[in-house]
Amino acid sequence: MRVTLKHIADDTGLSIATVSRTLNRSKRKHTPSEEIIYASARKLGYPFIGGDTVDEDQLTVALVTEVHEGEFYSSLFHGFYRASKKTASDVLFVNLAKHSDDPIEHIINLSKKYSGICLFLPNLDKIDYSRLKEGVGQYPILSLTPMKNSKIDTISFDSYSGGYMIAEYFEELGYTKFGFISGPPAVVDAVFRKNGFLDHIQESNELELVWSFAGDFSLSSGKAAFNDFKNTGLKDIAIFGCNDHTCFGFMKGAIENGYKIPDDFIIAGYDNLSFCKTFTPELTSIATDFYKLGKKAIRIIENMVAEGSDSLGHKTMLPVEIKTRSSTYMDG
Amino acid sequence: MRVTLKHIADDTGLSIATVSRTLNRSKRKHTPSEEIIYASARKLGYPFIGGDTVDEDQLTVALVTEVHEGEFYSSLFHGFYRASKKTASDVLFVNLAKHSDDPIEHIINLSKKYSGICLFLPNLDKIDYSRLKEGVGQYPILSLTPMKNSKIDTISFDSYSGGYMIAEYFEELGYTKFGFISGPPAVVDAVFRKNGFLDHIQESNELELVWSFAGDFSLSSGKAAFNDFKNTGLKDIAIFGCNDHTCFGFMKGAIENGYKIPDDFIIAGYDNLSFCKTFTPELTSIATDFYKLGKKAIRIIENMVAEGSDSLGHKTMLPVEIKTRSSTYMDG
DNA sequence: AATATTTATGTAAATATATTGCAATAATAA
DNA sequence: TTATTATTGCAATATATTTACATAAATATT
Repeated sequence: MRVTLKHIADDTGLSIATVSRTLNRSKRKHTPSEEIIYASARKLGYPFIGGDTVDEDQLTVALVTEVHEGEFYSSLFHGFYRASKKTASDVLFVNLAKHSDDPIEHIINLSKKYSGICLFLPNLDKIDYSRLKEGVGQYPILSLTPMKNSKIDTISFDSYSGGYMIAEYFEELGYTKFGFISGPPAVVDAVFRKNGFLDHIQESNELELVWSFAGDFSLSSGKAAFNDFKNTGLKDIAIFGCNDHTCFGFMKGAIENGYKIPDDFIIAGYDNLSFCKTFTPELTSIATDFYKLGKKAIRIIENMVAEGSDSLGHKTMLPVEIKTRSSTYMDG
Repeated sequence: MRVTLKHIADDTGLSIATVSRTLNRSKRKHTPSEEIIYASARKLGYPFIGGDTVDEDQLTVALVTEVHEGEFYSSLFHGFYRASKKTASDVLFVNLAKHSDDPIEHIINLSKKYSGICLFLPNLDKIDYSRLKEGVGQYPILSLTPMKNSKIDTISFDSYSGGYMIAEYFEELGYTKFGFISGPPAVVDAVFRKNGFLDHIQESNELELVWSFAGDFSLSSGKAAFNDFKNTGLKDIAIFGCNDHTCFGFMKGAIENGYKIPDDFIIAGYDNLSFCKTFTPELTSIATDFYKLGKKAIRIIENMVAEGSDSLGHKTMLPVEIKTRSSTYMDG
């Protein structure tokens, strides 16, 4: 049931007239009654009028995520934040916390409030996306996580090419024996990185995957990977770790065991975390540009709004870049 | 002026009755008219009724920040996110982006919507806080950045004790000659860390500050600090870098120059970034618990709401913890 | 193809909600 | 104490929303 002045009046014990006058005053007075009225209005969820004046042409895009730890989320938020400054649209960060009993329902409600929605929710499955699409109808919505056969448009980094690029780069450096540390198989992105890397190896007769290890994106799995690697006695191979953290763990283990990088092996990661430049040796990695992602995502939403067009499962892949550093250089 | 059904009717060319019926239907149909009406309602900012049903006892706390890059922000968000799961309150992350022409005005408007506000805006000055206090009146608002003589309550980490702790720890290890790399003087927190460290040195006759360098929290300023340090020819001293990044830069420079840590000097940082455990040697650092910060902040807001009490400049300091690692161990 | 049924919509009446003039009362100042 | 100002409730008015009813269009049925 909609909240009216009567509800607030009943709740506060004041008359409807007083509540009306209080809420409509342009300048607040902070009298006890006023404070009580405002508190009650907030509590009951009265739809405020004054609030922020809505600019007709100003779109508001909600970036919906579940916050976790790690540099990734600040990069994502910061990218969208910067992008919002360069576009006509405003970006709002929505956290899918408490409403987790039915996140889809919650997102559908959000669609009533915002001009468009960008989703970063890797845990949603195909059924969720279908329900969502069903629920929001013709509405500008975009997923930032790649999905096979998704009903809604997706925009993401070209992780496959990232993995492929690494293999090409290793080949250019003259390596033929490759090693690989995978990420969690449930993470679609990790699988793409892997496929890109392995596909390039298979395309060439000279190249060979001589070692691989099932990691989970963590520092410790990188260490575990090294212990496994050490036992093989392999040297002079080119290793691709599915993300930077894993590579750090691997390199840490290697250095503690007296290995020299890039002399004994070369290694490249994925994510281009700021620590890539901090670690010794500095880690070659695949860089993703979250500012570009944000800008592109916002532009797509803006176009959808302008054209009244629907999202229909289009996939946009943003190019990634390789940042070569001393973990793969044969410097003197 | 408040947005009514008439505005939407005029905008869409449909009748008020149709608009009313459409917006009140519990289940959406996604007919063309419906889509048009919803789009118009969003555009014009019609105060929705159905939306999310507000739970009377459920508070919504807004964490207001300006998003920047770096692990810090994800830690902050994640801490509050986890805390919200353990409390009755819901947390919402609000970004102070576009409205930067008058952020105070914007925050005042937010106070109409949310039960309480936590601010992390280190750039606000005393005048801003006064205006804010003036604007929101008796309202649960909390700053997460320490402020001298603030009109509103603050909750922050006990940075002074953090710096002090480091000095004590260095003393326990038997060091008497200390070095220090400062952070940006404008950052209040950095100054507290410094004061804590220096105060402990001054309290004792045996301890002496033999070297210091003006840094700016960045990796490169850490490297610059090392170059300065190298020229002094000092060895066997205990260095406190005002944040972890600076220490990483310093250590990186040192390792490249053939220094051994902790043999030639010991070093400790501040922030306990995840990379502290990744770097070799692992960096001793001061750990701050953002989950605790979030929980405490939410609890304070909840109490303010329950008691209808005002924030009056109370300061809450959360204890910090020292995490000792191999950058300060004299291991064999 | 003709007819019935459902659905979408507008008009206008009914209802609900919000605002405001006026008077009473409370708080404050002279 | 008295004058002035501010706050509040009542009731009248204005505005906004919903709904009964009628009509027309779309769809289904015969």
